[in-house]
Amino acid sequence: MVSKENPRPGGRSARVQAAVHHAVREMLTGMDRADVTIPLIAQRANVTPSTIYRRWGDLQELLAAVAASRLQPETEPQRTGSARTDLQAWAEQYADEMSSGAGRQMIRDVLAVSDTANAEKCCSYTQQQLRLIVARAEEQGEAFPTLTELMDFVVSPIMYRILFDQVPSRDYVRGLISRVMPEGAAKS
Amino acid sequence: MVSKENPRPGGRSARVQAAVHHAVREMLTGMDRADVTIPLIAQRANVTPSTIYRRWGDLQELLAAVAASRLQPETEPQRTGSARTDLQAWAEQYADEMSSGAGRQMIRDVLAVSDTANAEKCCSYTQQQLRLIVARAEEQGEAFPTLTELMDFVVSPIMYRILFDQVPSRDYVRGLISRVMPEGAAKS
DNA sequence: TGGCTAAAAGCAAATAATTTGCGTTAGCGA
DNA sequence: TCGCTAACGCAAATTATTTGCTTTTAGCCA
Repeated sequence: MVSKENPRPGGRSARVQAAVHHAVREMLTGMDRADVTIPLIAQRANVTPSTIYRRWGDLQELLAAVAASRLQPETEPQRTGSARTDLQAWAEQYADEMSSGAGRQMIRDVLAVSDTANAEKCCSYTQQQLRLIVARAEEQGEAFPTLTELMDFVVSPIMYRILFDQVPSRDYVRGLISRVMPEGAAKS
Repeated sequence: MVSKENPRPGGRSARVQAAVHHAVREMLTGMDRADVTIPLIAQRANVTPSTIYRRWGDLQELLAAVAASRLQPETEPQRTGSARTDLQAWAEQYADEMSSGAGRQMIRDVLAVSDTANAEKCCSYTQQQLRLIVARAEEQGEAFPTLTELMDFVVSPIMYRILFDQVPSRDYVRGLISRVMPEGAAKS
């Protein structure tokens, strides 16, 4: 299956998408967000505005698509010796990236549109990363929370704070992890 | 202090705000969201579009303001006999309301704008409700989680799932509550 | 009470964004 | 190589947004 978001590579459609995404990323870093308009993006990407309108619908949906693709992790979680410390390092980085101005904005962009596909994509990216850490723990016979527990009690509180409240501190993230680790390992 | 969002009651400014909010609420329940435009809202509210543009900026900000005001709870959490069951009833209702199409949309509207004031308002509404339940538990000497624990391990996971994943089921919400209750009372 | 003032609303012209119909092109499969 | 179709370009028509200026209104003080 070749979806609109992942066109056959090399084709014209793919080139247009790449040019538009690239133009958006450039413009988001370097000018006031309110000045980013579809006609401007089109100009930078060397396409006509109507191409963008027909393909993405409106600015929000385009921004959501770009944000989702930027939220995809490029590397797997760093190895630090134990699954526990892997988790801690991963969570701290996750919180940092998502709390930054750019990160918050990308999340908001993803959530702003009514199409839930992009948001679900982000969620599954996170789960993929965590699954890797869980698998490492299993390999080494390390007692570890389940994926669901990690999503509910580490990822969710971090994300809630970023979206609705104050950005989470490093200590806060550590506290969440201590809370969710199996009893025997509850102390850092 | 009389802010733009809470003008002196009875004045012209307040009448305009009420008319516009009312028009928005009406239009959101009864027509396709994509057809809700500022010129149309202005017409229904009997004001000129420029009034809305000057006061709210754009459609997203207006929708965010309306959504935040609709997310304010009207009543305090129902009394069901114990703080534990109060919490359960409250959480189930919260999850239901927020998972509904209208609820999800209101949350998205609130999060879509870069001004975080509305999102923080929603968070504080939730905290106010939970504080009442925590206070009831204290009055009766019932062992109970702290407000922070409730926000982190009940509210956050529910909200994360609504925004990024599948809507939470009733059993899921009950599970969260069991997990967060003090050990002695962990069994329902 | 009766003006005075500043904030907010109305109006309309100018600008900018969005939609749409139609012709063109590039890439894919036969 | 030769269509065929999906996607793009172009431009006109529509619609939304901005803006300068005028008018109204509520609050305030003499």
